[in-house]
This record gives sequence, structure tokens and C-alpha cells, in this order.
Amino acid sequence: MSFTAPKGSYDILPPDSSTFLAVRDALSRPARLAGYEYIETPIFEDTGLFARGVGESTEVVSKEMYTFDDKGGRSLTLRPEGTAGVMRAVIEHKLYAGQLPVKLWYAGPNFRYERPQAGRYRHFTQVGAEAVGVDDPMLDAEVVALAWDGYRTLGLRGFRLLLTSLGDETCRPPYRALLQSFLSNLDLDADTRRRAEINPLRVLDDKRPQVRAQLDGAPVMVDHLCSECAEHYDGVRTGLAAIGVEWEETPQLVRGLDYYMRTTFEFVHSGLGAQSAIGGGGRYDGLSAAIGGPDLTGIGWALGVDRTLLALRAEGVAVPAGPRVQVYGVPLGTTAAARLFALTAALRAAGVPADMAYGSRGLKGAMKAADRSGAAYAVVLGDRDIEAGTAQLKDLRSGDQVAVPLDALIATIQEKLT
RNA sequence: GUGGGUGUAGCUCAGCUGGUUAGAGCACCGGGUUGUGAUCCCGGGUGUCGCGGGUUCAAGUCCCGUCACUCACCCCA
Repeated sequence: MSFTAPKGSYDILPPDSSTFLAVRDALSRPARLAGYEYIETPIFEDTGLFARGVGESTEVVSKEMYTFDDKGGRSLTLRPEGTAGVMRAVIEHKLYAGQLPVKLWYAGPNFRYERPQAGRYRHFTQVGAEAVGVDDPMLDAEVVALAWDGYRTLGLRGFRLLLTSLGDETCRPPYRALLQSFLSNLDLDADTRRRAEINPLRVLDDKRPQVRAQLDGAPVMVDHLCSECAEHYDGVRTGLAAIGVEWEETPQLVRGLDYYMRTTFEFVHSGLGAQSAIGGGGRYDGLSAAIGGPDLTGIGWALGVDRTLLALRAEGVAVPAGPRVQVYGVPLGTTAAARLFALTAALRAAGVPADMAYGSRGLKGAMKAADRSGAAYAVVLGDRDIEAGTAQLKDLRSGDQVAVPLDALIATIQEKLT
């Protein structure tokens, strides 16, 4: 009997795992620099939170949730997205009672029961940011810009920002009715007809040519915004333009979660196969009230770490990984090994990433291990050296080797590494 | 949920219309050098040919089933 990672999940292994960490760090850095503070919420929540927050009509809730009963009979669900849990925490702990906006960022796994394919997993990792409690179009622009900066600083270039406004409770219902009457005159299959009933906006995003062909001239939300929404949207665009963020007006942009309204955006990349979105978000002013909280506005995004990695690979961008070991100890014999063991610990205590050869590999094997470790220097120590009170310090790049007094070794190494 | 593709060594793959001991490159291990890596030379195959059944004198190769992976539809980060 042997086991493999469950369908749709995968292991993040070295050496790629360091890139994974670096991407997660880089995507969240702009938010951290902008006053967003870290929040960590449970990976499972009350099933009702997602049903009401994300929306019963969404595919995510209706067929993609990992739901189970715990031993106490509670219905819990592995989170399919991050915003609902964060909003729940904001409400539960009354974070909105302090200064607004409440700015939060988070990172972690999410779960959706979907058929896996390139860039789509059942267990996927997102970095998220949310700004709650202030309805200012400039805040929308800030949030969008934070994601933009994250991708840019990673070295990603081939991504595009799609932007639109979904209107609000004033202008969306009449538009929705208008769209539904337009769609009712089209030749659509039963499945799509049902979708037109539940969420007609989503039909606009259909990729199939036979559907696309009929969508010319379909009414779009941005042409039917109420004056408040239109003004808000103008403010967002003015803000983005002011800081050099480039976007593409995309009226047919639709998000999969019901809570989005007004500002809505998606970052797409062409290098991932069929799954083009590497991040997305928008304004969710109705979410708090929908899950029993006060009337709180909010705007945020979630960026897919897995998909960003695919995009980086597609562009051939190398992400600088964290520091590897700098010094590697090569002992000859047990006496020397004991001395090197203590020396290695002292190097680490002095802040120098260090490792050494364990087990009886022999000198050749230990040197090989030193080479593979990526270390800049090897410290070779044998009985002969101990007698002389020195260690052999070898520069693994040049091959130069010098004898250094043992009591000056750490200082010498620190000096060479700076 | 629906459809297509692929399963041979740790990895990437070769193995022609079935034919006898299953291969290559890389990686890995050992030696050349019991005090020196990366380079070089020599040696080592580390394998349930995904799994089960069938056809055949003979199956990695053909057929059926099954599982896994993968790509796309759908959906979405």
C-alpha cells in the first residue's frame, strides 16, 4: 500500500519551494508597506458563512465546497476563498469599531472540489488583502495598485489588468432585467438558459463561439451605471491613472462570487493555459450585512500563488531565492567532526548560514556535499590541522585554500562574506 | 459533471509492423586520489514496463477493464 497526494493537490518541494516562499512574500510586500496588517483565520468555517457570504447561486458554493460534519454535528467547510472568513473575523471582533479602514492581508490554502487542470487545483494558495469600512474610490485604486506592484516587483511583465464596474443595488437590478430580456431572445442551450436565470452576467463571459457570436450588442453594465456608481468608477480610474497603473476596460468581466459590486478587476496572464486569471478582486459592500454584520463596505483581492508561479515560469523569470548555506564543514575523522560540529553551531549563532557533512562519507564525498550545498566556503578540518591549531578554509569558487587559525576562523569567514 | 491524451529507472524519454538478457542522457553510488568538490577517466541499473484480465508458442508492444496523471469544456485564483 502506498499513498500519493490527493487528486488536485501537490507537494511543493525543494528547490522550487524557496520560490514559492519568495512569491508569497513578494505578493504581500506592497500591502505590508501600505499599512496592511497580517490576519490569520481558520481554514474551516461554518458552512453557512460561505453559503450566505459567497452566495448560494455560485458554482463555488453549489458544487465545489469541501463540507463535512464534525463530531459535534456542526457543518463545517474548508474555505473556498479568503474574504468571507476575514470579514467574519472583522465583525466578530468588532475591528470596525476602531479607526477605518481596517487593512488586512493574509496568505494560505483554499479548497475547491473542481476537476484539476493546468493552473487549477483543489488545494491552492492565495495571498489576499482587504480594506474594510471606507467607501473611497481612491482606496479602490490603492488596493488594485498593491496587486499591480506585487506582480511588477516579482519581475512579471506579461500580465494585464482587466477592470469594470458591476454597479450597485440601485442600478444593477434594472440592468439585470434588461440583460435577461436580451438573452431570452437568443438561441441558447438549457444549461446556459438556466445560468441566464440565476446569474445572467456570467453568460456574457461564455467562451464558446456559438454563444459569443450572439452576444454582439448585448447591454453591458458600465453603460447603465447610476450616477453614484459612475462617479465612483471615474474616481477609481482617476486614481489608477495618477499612479501609472494601466488597465483595460472589460465590461464583460464577471467574478465567480456573488458579493462583488462596483469596482471589479482581474489580473490575467496568457502563459497558463486555459486558466488565465492570476488574481482578482473587487468591492463587496454588501458582504458584511449578508453575513449578519453591520453595514460595512470593503474592497480587496486574492492573488493565486500557484498561478503566479506558472506565469513566472512561462515568462522565464527567475525569482531570487532566500540565502542558502554559505559555509560547509568537511571533517576528517571523529575528533575533527566533533570540533566542526561546535564550530558550525558557532557560525550559525554568528548569523552565518552553515552546514557540515554528517556520517562517514569520506573526504571526497564530503567535499562533493560541500559543492552541492551551494556554499561559498568549505572548512576542512583534520587531526593534522587541529595539531597546528588551524583549519583549511577553501574558496569553493576559485579553489584557493588557506590555513586560518581556529580562533580567528569565524571572524575571517564573516569578513570574507561581506 | 463531460470529452481528448499519456502511463517504461529518481528525472526526461527511446523501445520499428509482438520475438527471447528492457535501453539512453541526466541524476545518484563507488573507485582513480585512505587530505580535497566542481572538470576528467573507470565501474555500478537503482525497474511490479501503472494495475488486473484476455489473445498468442511468445506481450513493454495487441484487446478489454480499471486506476493515476494530464489537457480542454465547465468553473475560477
